[in-house]
Amino acid sequence: MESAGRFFFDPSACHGNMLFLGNSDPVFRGPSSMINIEETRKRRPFFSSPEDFFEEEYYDEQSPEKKRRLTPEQVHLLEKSFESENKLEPERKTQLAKRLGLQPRQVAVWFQNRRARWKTKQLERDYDLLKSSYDALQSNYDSLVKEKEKLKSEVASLTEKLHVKEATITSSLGQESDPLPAGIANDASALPVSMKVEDRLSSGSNGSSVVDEEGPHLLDSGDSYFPSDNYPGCVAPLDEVIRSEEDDGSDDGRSYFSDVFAAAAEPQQLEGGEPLGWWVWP
DNA sequence: TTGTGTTTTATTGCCTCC
DNA sequence: GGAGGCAATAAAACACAA
Repeated sequence: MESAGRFFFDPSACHGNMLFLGNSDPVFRGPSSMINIEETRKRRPFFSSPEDFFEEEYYDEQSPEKKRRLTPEQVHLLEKSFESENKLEPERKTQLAKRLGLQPRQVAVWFQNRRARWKTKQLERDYDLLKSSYDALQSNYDSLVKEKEKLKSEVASLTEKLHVKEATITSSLGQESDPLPAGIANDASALPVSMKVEDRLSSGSNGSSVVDEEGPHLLDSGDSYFPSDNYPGCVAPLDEVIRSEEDDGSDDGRSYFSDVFAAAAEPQQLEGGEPLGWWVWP
């Protein structure tokens, strides 16, 4: 390992660059107090003009124990070299050191520190990437939860309406079972049941006449209004109706539901295979 | 001017590979 | 076992606000 030995000031090195002596060793360490005010006053900003760094006087005046920053030119060349290859083979290290007027050890150290900085930056980039991905998923999840709540309340509202309607129809059917007064038995327009049935089964101007024709068949059960033969599923609770529509995919709203569920399935898969289950019908 | 935070240079010790 | 890489750390150099 190169670090086994400490580096001392090498006067032959270009611009008097030197390596700081081991700071853990009190024998070699130059106490900070040795840097007097005059030296501090002469200290230059990190990015002074490049020419300044090549003034012999500047380097000659530095105490040997001072840690020296590399010049912008040296850093630039090192950066370029790092860009092309972030690992340093011995030959390249020697060449760079000669070219920069640095100790090979300094070049190696610079690369090592540069790799560490690059790794830190890379971790930050990865973190940002993951975070934005997570935020997007979270937002998607939230909107799906809202959508689910909206649909739930819609279902509840429709179910209630259905129950009210069923109650009305049931009571109407109960009245119809009473003997009709003579004279109006053949008057179809006077039958409230027919009117209600038509109201119910025709959802618009294009009302069906089937119910009128098949009127008597509707009275097969006091529990269910719909003839189970011709309208399978209509007697089932609404949630079952919706489920059956999902199953056979015959509903017009299929694409809507499939979109919703396809979207809902995404976070499920992205949660490490753990089923979320929040979209499951109650 | 000074205190404080950040960046850069360098060392140390441990680990892996040949 | 030596060479080189990496993580942790020290400390100088630097930036900047109060």
